[in-house]
Amino acid sequence: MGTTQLETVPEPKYWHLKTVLSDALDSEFAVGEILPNERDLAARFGVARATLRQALEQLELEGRLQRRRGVGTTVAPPRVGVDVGRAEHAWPGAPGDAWRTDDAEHTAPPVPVARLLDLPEGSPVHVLRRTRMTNGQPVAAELLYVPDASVPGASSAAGASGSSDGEAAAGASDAGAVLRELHRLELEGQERTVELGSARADDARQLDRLPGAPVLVVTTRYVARGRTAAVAVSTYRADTCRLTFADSGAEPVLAS
Amino acid sequence: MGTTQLETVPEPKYWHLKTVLSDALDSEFAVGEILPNERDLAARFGVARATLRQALEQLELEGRLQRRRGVGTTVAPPRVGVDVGRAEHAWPGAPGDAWRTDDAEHTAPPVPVARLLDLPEGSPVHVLRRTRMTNGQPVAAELLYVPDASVPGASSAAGASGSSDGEAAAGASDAGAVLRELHRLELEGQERTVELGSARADDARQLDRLPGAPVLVVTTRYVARGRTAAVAVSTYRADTCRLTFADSGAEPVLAS
DNA sequence: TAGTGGTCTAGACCACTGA
DNA sequence: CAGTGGTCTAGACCACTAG
Repeated sequence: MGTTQLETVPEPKYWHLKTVLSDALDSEFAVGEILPNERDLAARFGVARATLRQALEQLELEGRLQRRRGVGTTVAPPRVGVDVGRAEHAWPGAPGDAWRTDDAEHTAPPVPVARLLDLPEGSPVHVLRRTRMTNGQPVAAELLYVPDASVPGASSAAGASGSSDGEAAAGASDAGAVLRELHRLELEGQERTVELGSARADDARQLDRLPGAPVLVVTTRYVARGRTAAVAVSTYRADTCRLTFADSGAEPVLAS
Repeated sequence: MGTTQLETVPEPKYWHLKTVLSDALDSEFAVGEILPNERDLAARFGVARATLRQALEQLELEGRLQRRRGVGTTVAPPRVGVDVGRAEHAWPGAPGDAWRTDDAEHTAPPVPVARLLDLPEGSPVHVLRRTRMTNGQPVAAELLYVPDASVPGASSAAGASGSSDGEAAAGASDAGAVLRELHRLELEGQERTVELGSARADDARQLDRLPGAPVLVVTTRYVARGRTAAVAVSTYRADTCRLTFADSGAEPVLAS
């Protein structure tokens, strides 16, 4: 008797369904084309809608499908390659970077970030919210944490839950000051991690997705003067993005 | 009237549930501790099991929980940081790398890989299956594709679906020859991408997970003599892994 | 064998989109 | 407004693990 057993277990329906659909997408559908609705598809395959949805969810996770409430399910374009690991030690906000600053405040960062910055919990820092756009679509949301010590020239008055309106404008101008001050430091190195997460409510809004959508969380630690000068937590849409890390000595080919 | 509207929409039950559970995990549970079973938990929160499972799935996706069929749900340890972006241009299989070669064969790669290697579809290449272990647990499965042109000294006879048994042993020895030959080339650069995927059946077995489990797929292109000398497709368990990309000039801090 | 998580069903209602 | 995907229910059975 063979030892491998070669799948005595029955393949789950949703798994088989996913394979069938995946093949159909390759052969019979064009990018952007809309699929039949979930109730019809379920009936066509003779399964409950929940089972069909399990297959669709997997395909969406793999970036093959795009589903929008009230609209329908469409065939997704190939994932776009977004360059992480910016060219040769560049500060965020340096000319030519792909990010747009939305607003800024001066509050206490989450505990893990405070630890990375080597600050006691509760210490306020500059927090810049930024967005990365590609082809007119938002692909990433970022929170950039800059301790006061890294940007002594930037006033820390803005965003202190002021009395009147116009915080957005005040925050934006403050953001410019923070970035300018940051660029005066010499960037010695950076360290990155990538992990899977699910979008918080605010990030989801920013990324035009539902809360809980799968995201790739990139944490960057910027090092200057031997210390951690800033920390960025970037949240990329996992369904549409392929992160690329270019290395010197190789002109990019994988970048979409 | 406030313009922000501040969540008129009712928060979905599973989302609220996830928040409650997440807080409970932080405050009332220790790593490794087992939670009550799903039926009890659902009853305790007054929701259907499917709804509870939606919350648990999210928490598992975020690496907070670990669920095993027939056993139960336990509190997961923090994700382990695994170093990708091996120190300064090292070939796979170089002394000190964290991978173990399982077997090797000589077959045609999938179409996207063939394109990366600039080979016509169907051309056979050396395919090495490797596993990366951390703390005795498999964290990644890899398929390393090496075209014959990169390793002229390695015979391409092994794995040709030979007549008798013992392919594993023959494949393993062949793998050694392929890696040795590869190391004779001067590595000029490498390029990487990271994206979200779901585990294929074989990878899932290798990673001790169920098929479809979320994984981080790292594609590495090795460049030598101005051409793509090899391509590696590495599949990391997304629930347990945090990929770290160390950069020169910064001693690692994020690496767990 | 008892208990766990994994799969599946057939409904229902809701939130959102666009005509 | 009709039609879509998103949420939720209350069951059922199965595959797996461990005592």
